[in-house]
Amino acid sequence: MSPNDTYHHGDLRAACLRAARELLEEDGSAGLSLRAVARRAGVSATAPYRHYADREALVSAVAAEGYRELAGHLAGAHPAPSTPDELAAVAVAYVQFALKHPGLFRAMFAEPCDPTSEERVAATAAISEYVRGIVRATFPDVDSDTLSTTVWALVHGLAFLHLDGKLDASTPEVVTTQVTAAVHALFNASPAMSTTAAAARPGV
Amino acid sequence: MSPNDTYHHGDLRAACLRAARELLEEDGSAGLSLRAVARRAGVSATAPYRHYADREALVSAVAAEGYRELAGHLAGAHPAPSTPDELAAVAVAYVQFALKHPGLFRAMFAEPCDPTSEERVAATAAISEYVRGIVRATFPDVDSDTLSTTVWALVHGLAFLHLDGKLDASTPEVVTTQVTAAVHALFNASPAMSTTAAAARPGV
DNA sequence: TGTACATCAGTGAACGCGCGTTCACTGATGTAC
DNA sequence: TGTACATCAGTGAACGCGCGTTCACTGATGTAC
Repeated sequence: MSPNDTYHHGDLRAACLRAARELLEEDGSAGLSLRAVARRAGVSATAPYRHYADREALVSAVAAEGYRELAGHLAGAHPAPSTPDELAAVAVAYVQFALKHPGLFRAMFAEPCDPTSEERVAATAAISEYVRGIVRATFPDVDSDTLSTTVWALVHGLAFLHLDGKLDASTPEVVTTQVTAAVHALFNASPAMSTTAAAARPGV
Repeated sequence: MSPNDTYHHGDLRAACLRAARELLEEDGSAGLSLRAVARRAGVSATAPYRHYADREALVSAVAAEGYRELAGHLAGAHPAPSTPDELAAVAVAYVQFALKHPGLFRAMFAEPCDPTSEERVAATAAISEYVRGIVRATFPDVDSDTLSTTVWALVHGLAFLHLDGKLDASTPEVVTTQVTAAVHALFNASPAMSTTAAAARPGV
């Protein structure tokens, strides 16, 4: 692939990230070892140390990448949601992302943020702010702190319960239906009337 | 402790469970090894094999015990909730349990149920049914499938976001406040009026 | 354009470790007579 | 009550493994002149 395949790899940093994610999806967090990453990247066991201080640093980098991708995936579902239906579409995208990358998603949330990885902390804060922004846009008159916490928790819980086999995740369709129904249940409105729900209950 | 402390342990099975849970809380899932369990129980490395077929069997037993305790803890919060306020109290208990036993809680949900462990599968189903029953009692006229999924996901999501440091969990009080607020947001009613919410919106 | 040299990105041997699991074993317990 | 014996619940040595990390090293690259 690279001009010279022998000594210098070309972009080992990115290759490690890719290998780490593959391992995460194949064997879960336990399968993610620096040695396995090196093996998969076709490189000696110690080569990754040129790019990552230790295993923890690699895991943090993977998680941070996951956060960035999740943010992109959500934005892809709808660039600027401002109705309950649009918000529900973003919720579906969140759960879909978790189901598509279960190993990555677990790694992102499996532990409290490593406080020494500012890359990771920033990524978490960005997601949190993003959710808050959507909720504010959708329900401008509502206490957005409480409601955005509620929305995030609901969607996050749906993601994990599906991931862990606690809810039926056999087809993408059934997942979409469940997530949409749950989000609409939160807004206490049927899908048909949901776009007017915010206006109908301005003082909540 | 036991009559004779030397050869026969007395109740190594229970001691392994206890040791496993301690290790889980101290070092997380990675710290839970059969050898470490044996060490902590003061027994040779292979003694646990008399009681557990392998590591996976021990983990499943721990998870199943966790489910039973969680069920007990929820029932302790309110034996038969039938109002939004009572349901919120159970929700708070759920999150409290997660925060009090983070390692255990993660082990319970970290993977899909081992389908070969009927003890574990049954425990999961019991929790699921329990939530459904509460929701049915609280909102008799509502589509209980959707709403109970929504409630469980919301509470489960709150538990994990607190656990993972994504929401403020610095004091039990702030957690209680957040969880109560989120549950009431789901029922779209302020705490004061929540006990009448079900009756007020019978047709949802 | 050619050469000297610093720097960068790899190698590979080696360390010590803890792990799951097997095996043949042995000490303690309990039961039948 | 005493004894023979089956069974149960431990032991401890040993296996092979993969891990994270260190170290001194070397090949490739790029830059200054």
